[in-house]
Amino acid sequence: MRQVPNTRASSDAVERLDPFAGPTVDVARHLIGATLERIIPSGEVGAGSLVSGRIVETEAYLPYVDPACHGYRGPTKRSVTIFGRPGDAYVYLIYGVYFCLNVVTEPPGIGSAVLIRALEPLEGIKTMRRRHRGAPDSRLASGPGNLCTAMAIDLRDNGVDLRADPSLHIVFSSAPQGRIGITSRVGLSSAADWPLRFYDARSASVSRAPRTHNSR
DNA sequence: CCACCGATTGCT
DNA sequence: GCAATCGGTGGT
Repeated sequence: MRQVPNTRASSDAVERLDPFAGPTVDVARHLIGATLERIIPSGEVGAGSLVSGRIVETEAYLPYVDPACHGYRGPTKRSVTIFGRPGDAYVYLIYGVYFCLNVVTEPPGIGSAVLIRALEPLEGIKTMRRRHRGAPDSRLASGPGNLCTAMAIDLRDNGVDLRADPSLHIVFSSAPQGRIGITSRVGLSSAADWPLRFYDARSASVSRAPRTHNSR
């Protein structure tokens, strides 16, 4: 766990007006405790059902300086949406098997985001169980791939406006949060020791981090 | 064109 | 510990 470059570009005042517009690290921290709400699309198991969860784990992927961020090398066919407006969804396919949901941060054209890594299920738990056969409730939406499976999030959601989309959106919490833990990010080979993973220290739904991470 | 690899997960 | 499975990336 080492120093992280300061990439702060916007003021606290702006952030208060628009929680998606703050510096990426602040958005990652403030997303802990927010609610992700989803209406399962037609054609999917549980179509039409409302599912929601409390966000309990996030990771920041910084502008300009972060080689692990998909925006680092400029826009590609996969990563164009990370250069969109703050609050847009950036969804990509990982390992050819799972999807990851990110929230775009910073002004348009910058290319940074926050990865949503885990939810504590709130509404639609039965639907999530159906979509996620055999998993214990604490693991239904634990891990970035798992939560996308539970909520039927895929490439069709890439670029949607998470502030306002009726089918997939985020509601920030005004309630005070409990203790927020900070560790290095999971699964990276570059910038592996930057302390950019945030999690609700009291939640049982936080993903199990690999042995190699720098907790404590 | 080809080889390699990844912000993961679940099964052996 | 490792396979699954796809597309981005960089080299031939």
